[in-house]
Amino acid sequence: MNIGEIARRAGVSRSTVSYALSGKRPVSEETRRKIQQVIDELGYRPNASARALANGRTSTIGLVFPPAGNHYTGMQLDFIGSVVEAAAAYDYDVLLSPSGVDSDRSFQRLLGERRVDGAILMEIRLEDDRVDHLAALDFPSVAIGRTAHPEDGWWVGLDHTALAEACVHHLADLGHHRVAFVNRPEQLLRSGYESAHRGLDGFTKAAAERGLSVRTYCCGDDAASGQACVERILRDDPATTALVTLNEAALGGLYRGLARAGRHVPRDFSVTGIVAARWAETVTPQLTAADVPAAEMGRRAVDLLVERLDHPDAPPRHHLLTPPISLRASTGPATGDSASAP
Amino acid sequence: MNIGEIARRAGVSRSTVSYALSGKRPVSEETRRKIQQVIDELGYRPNASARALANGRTSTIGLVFPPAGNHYTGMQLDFIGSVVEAAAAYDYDVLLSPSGVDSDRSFQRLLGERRVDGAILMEIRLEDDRVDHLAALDFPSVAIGRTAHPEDGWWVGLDHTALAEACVHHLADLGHHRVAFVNRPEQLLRSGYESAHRGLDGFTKAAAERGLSVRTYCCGDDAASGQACVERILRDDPATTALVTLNEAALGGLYRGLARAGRHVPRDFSVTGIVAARWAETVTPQLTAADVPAAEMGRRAVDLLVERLDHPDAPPRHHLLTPPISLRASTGPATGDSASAP
DNA sequence: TCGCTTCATCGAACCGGTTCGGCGAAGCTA
DNA sequence: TAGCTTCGCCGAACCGGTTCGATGAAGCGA
Repeated sequence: MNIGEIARRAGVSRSTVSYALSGKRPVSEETRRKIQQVIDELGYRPNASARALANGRTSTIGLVFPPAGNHYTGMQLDFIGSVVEAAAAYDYDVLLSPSGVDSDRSFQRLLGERRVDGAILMEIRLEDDRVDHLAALDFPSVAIGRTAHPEDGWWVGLDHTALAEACVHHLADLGHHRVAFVNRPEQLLRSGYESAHRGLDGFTKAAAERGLSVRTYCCGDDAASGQACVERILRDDPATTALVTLNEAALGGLYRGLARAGRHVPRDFSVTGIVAARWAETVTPQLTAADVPAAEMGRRAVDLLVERLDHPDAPPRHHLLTPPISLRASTGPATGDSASAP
Repeated sequence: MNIGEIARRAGVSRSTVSYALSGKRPVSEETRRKIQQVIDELGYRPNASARALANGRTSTIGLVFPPAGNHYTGMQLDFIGSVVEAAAAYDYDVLLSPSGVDSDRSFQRLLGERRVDGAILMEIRLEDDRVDHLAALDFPSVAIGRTAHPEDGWWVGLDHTALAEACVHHLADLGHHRVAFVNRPEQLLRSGYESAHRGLDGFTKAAAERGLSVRTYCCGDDAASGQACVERILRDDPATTALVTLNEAALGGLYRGLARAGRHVPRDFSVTGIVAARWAETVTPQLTAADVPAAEMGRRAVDLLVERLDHPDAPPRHHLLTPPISLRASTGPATGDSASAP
């Protein structure tokens, strides 16, 4: 069931079979038909390892995502799904690598052992040793997210700063003065996660511009943490009338906390943030939010990576996305009494 | 940067380097140290394709999951994450394959081109050509889910029948008489998805035993469909007081539909079903449900697959899980007036 | 001191493809 | 008909590992 066997049965040499399959040299119509017939009979498919060894390409791309220690969020699933699908369209397989840092085993397997032709990195940090490492090696890769120095890189990112600003302006326009920000877990913020940092920056900056009174919080990636976080927010400043979040997984808990505290959304309290549409639509009232276009980002990352693989000398490219805020039902005007509370 | 280069610099032959690395033949302590030193200096790692070609094992397992056409649910993410993690512990990589049927391209790549040593299948159907195909080929694989004829297979499954029965009994014990069942989309049911079928069977059987009046529905995997489904349920039989679902993605929509209809959960209406804990805790009130132990199932699937790979002649094994129902806050006694309504 | 075992290492073949240079037959021109 | 090109195919080398049989040196007993 290897190429030699096909050659024998078709009465030709191995190289002829190879050329008939790849089309890299002309083969007579008759020979080609004979070979194809044998192949169809035996259901032959060329061995991927042998092919990879011979031509140096594995037709596989690595998808580096964080280990499960940090809970997965729905967004990550959408990334994975769209990457796999887009890659399949280009005839690439996707190898999953649970990796936090460039020195860990999984990362070394991908690169050192040449299991993949290129890589897509998720969960980027502002200072990311994986990105730096790959850049130093000139290894074809694309980041989903951008570091603090994205100039010469290949990446597709979301403008979390602008989106958070847009959320703040939206709330300020509605008359809210006391607003809280619910971020991802503190551990992620401390380790420099891009979205957590840029989102926080945008929030802080816009809030200052609009003269809002704000508090910022970190919150675990689960419903219980979200509920606890709202309790803290209302204890710290009961006059708070709105919050902005980019913590998808805590969203349900945030809503629950508000309900428990007797705050009706959006009458007494407005909620908005940066959340994939699928999840924004799951809660009631549906969340007014900047929709994270996860599927599009995954697709674009693959497009960029394939371009880079096909043209090793192409100049770096990137996409910075700024989706609009989808007005749903979770924000409303600040009520007079809350807005004027101490 | 290949084994020959290492051998040259260490002043030994290629085979000696290979044996020093694999330990399959003794190598003197001194030579081993010298080789190791050269390897460390150069950061050498053996090429995975070459190794796979030589010894016939890729150290990769395939994870076959359905294409994104069907929306992904949170459960699938948990499967993927736990499979990747468990595989890493055994030094296996995971190759993702979006595949619906055994004849499609992606599936052929995995098997025909020998990209993987074994495979884990998700989203099993009662009559599943992929499972049959792999069994016929005696290809090492483990299914997450079980077909209609699971006798001689390797699989880890959830006893959806028993879980759905437990849900019904729970509701019946609380005095509910008119209960709806919210299934996965009709397309999935028609194509024979295991969970949809067995869940429905268990529901129907237990409902008959307890003499309940029931209706069953299919529902799209998203919030809007869930909401629409509840509207239909209440239109078809306004006296309905409870529902059982195994449609995780529709859950938020089901709650919204009930709220819109003025039914308070759990006072006026009870909701329960088969849902991963993480999602059951996201909604308010938190869902009383049989928690799908997705992470454990993924881990066990890998354990079984590795066992099968290590012992090609081992007899088939499987795990059928029946997690208990976690009592949370979404079910309560049927209220008198509803229960006695026409 | 000779023959036998043990130990460490080497060389060659092999895994299953791809690719390059060459070669014979057919076709064309002069 | 000799000489040249074109076409189609073949053989051999190569990719980078693993593995088997062989070999030489050291160690041992008689």
